[in-house]
Amino acid sequence: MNIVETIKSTAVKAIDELYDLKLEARHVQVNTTNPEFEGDYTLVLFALIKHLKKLPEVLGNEIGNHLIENNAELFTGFNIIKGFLNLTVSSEYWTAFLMEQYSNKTFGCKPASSKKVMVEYSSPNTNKPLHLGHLRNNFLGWSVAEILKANGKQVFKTCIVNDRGIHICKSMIAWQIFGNGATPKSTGLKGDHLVGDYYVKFNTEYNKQVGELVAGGMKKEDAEKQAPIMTATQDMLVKWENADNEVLELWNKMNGWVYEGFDVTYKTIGSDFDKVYYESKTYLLGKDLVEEGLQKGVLFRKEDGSVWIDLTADGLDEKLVLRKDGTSVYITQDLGLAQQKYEEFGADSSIYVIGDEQNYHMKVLKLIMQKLGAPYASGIHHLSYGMVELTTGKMKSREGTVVDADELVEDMINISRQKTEELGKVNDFSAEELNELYNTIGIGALKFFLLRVDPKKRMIFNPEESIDFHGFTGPFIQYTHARIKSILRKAGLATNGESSGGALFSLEKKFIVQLEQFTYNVEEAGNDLDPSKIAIYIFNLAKTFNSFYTEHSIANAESDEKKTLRLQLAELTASVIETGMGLLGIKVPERM
RNA sequence: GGCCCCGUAGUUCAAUGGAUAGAAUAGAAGUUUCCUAAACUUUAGAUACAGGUUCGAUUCCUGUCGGGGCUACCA
Repeated sequence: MNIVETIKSTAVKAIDELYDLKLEARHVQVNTTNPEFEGDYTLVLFALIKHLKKLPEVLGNEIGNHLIENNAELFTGFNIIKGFLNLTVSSEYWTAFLMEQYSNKTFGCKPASSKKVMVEYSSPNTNKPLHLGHLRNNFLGWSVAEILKANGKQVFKTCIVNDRGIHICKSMIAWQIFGNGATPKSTGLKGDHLVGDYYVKFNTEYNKQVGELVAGGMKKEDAEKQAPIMTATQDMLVKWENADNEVLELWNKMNGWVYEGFDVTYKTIGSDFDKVYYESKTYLLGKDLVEEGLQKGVLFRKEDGSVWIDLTADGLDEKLVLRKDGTSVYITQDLGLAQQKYEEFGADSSIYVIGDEQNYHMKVLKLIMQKLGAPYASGIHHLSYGMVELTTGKMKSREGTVVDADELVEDMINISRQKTEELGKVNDFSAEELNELYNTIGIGALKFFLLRVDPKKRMIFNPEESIDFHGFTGPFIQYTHARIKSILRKAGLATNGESSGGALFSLEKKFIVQLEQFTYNVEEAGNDLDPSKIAIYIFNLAKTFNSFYTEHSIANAESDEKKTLRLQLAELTASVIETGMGLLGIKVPERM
């Protein structure tokens, strides 16, 4: 049991014994004590004051004294300020905690349970390369999966590739017209970039054609429909759906190039999946669910034959689920895919990592599933993250105003190389070791930057200023880890020896208390699906270590007991940093 | 028009309804014969506005102003 739970349960017991009042632990409020006051944890008394009609001072003294009398090994003091009962936890408790956990490499993680969670993330289109927004999605999805594993869940990672549709045909048409048979090999371009270039090319040509038609006197809406390159694209989509050999061949070829490119990117950024779904294989799913919905009276058919769901009672509109010609729309296949995923994996909950622009869509998806009575409906959870914006505004693939993922990653690695060379601390590394280090630092900086912010919030990316290697960054934490490892190499690992010689210094105490809190942070990050909780915690822990390091010597401590204690602190800190950063998908180097 | 989200130091981000609103960066001033200075210490600087709820509001409610998203027989 961790210290907060312990305090809550002893407080519940004390209140029962003193006032014959039965409370549940979750109704007792325990906070960390504000640093300006004496104490470690604080019992907030306001609710009790009201209920028992006692003065804060009286109530606080009664509870405080009772706690100390009955738990002398746990509490060594208390003070009352307003309605706050500040409790000091004994040094013995903290040194015992450290002794027990310092070499526990999985400290903070829970044992595996049978709860299954599915995490769907990444989900790229095969008409363009990945950009900064995809990176946020990929890092979030991967990290959330790891955090859930640390909370004892069984996790399946999936990805649905949008490999068909009008937007895919756009790249194909443009390549047919302008490509002259260009291939990744002939151009030296990465496959996804080559295809993406033709997607941009399509749009410039399309805009040009629309402009010409409008100049010729046509209305804009008509011009947008009649532009030759657009009608050619629509023809191609029809051919694709009719399994035209030539079109399928081109489609396979160009998608193949994209996948080769994606593989490289995914490998570099560390994304992986247990199962990949392709929209070309799932886009016809869901029609049987629509039929089922009609029979159950959840859905209704209009005179023209189209099928709808009425969500006005839920504050939304009527929503189309099947066209009048009987073909699927976007949400139809999502319904079908949800069903298929459940049949294949039987997950207790299913997390969709998708941008907040799809909040409405996901709300509708879940509502329809609930109305259909699907057993997995309540487990559908949209991890809605905010867009990454540039200082110049939104990124638009069509206009080519995106921060390309591959370029950004390469830039980050180059910066870390340059910085590392300037400092010259690892000149004895081999070429392979150096490359690995540059990758670790560069990608670590990028991942940390995108994960340190609450996923729900929009964030702004400024290429000149946003990424730094100082302060609240990945490299700062990696550096702290390398420093600790350096100490442990020189001073030897911690031992089980006597560590409780003398009182704890305030910084030592603060340090242990903070380490103990890793558990809550992993739990909270799992409950909230929020990696930023971990990022912030690990950063603060690293800061504490660096302050400690400046203030107190570890290898040359005042006594053997102190040295043992501090080596234990250092060892546990290093492993908490490694575990915590691992939950973010970030490696930590031994030296840097 | 309808629905949803967001306004916190110059900038980028924190704060289960709790104590004097925290960090980082940029600014100012310092620290290295001593375990890695990618570090540490000190300093200055913010809740858009107006009401309400209560022991207590950045947080909850209402309104105003400002920003964004969704509202396709596209995906």
